[in-house]
Amino acid sequence: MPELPEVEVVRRGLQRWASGRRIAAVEVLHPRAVRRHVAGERDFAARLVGRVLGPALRRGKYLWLPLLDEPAQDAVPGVPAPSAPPVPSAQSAPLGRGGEPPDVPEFPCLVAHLGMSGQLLVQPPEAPDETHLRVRLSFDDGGREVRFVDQRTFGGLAVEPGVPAELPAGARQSRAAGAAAPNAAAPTAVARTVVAVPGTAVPEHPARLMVPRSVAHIARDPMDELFDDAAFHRALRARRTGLKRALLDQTLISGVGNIYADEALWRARLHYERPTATMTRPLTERLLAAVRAVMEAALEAGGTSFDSLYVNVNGESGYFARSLDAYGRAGLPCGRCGRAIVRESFMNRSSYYCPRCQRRG
DNA sequence: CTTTTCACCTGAACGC
DNA sequence: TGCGTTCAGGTGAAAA
Repeated sequence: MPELPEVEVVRRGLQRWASGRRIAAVEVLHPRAVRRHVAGERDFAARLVGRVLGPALRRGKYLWLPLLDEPAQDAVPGVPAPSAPPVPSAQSAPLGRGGEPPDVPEFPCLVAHLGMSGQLLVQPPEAPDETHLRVRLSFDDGGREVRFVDQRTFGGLAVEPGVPAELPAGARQSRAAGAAAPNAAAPTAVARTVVAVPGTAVPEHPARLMVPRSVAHIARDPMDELFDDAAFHRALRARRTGLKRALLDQTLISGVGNIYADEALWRARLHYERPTATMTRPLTERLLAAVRAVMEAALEAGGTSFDSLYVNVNGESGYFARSLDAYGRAGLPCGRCGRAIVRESFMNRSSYYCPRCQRRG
């Protein structure tokens, strides 16, 4: 299943191949794939046709592309629509209430979640339909289509309004303290760039300050440069639960799934059921460093997945045989100490850990 | 409000 | 061989 690094690979592929193109037609082949678009599949298609896809953005495992330009029926006849909405000026933008994020233009967004088995493929129009093809986006340039393929249909697409992204208190405060103009040099949310791939970076765009409504409650992911380590630590301490439950809690930290949680805990030598209230700041930093190391290693390798269902945005198999240290290794020796890795049932899932290296503390 | 549980889905793997 | 059962996983609604 796609983990955060794979989703980032997909994001880069969309940035490279889909961003900036105008949608000409939308075909929904399976209504369940757009079930999160509450207004229905016809409305889903209507809100996309004629719009231009903006930058490809990501938080955790959610992907979205702001929709630029007005719908065709709203465009002024004879006047070509601008390629991007105007950026609001600091003078004309109404000031938000105290502590509110700076005013930013609103964009509807095409939101995607790959779920367990979703793929976003960029395919020539003449390519035969995939077995589990759910949604097809075609473009007015007649070029490659974007296809959403999903076997288990846990994932899906939707069009949703964007809402201003909440900024970490520190970022907001520091900006507000020294900034005369509220909109001046607003901090932007960008994925930490691990490997620079030309043409795939998140470009400067006002829509970068937005998140789709259904993503607003999701915490920033550990690869986000605005992820607040100190706030995460405080939230951990306030919880009355185990470490792995907290890692899987999307409101604390996003983008960490069952597999990478086990891998990160193994790296950090922490027990998955260690009470979060016993965490110290150095331990939290060790844990976050481990999460990031696991994700960065996967990203550098082009996205890892050992599930053949995963195919990257270009339609090529993006997975490689990454050697996992803990997950799926029940009975096999720990790479550090040689003790057999143990599997335990947990939250209707499996947890793998080394009983020698990973003590409860 | 916080924390836990369950449903969603389908194909691979397994058991009889 | 064939058929039934179990498992996997992220997410969010529902329950506790």
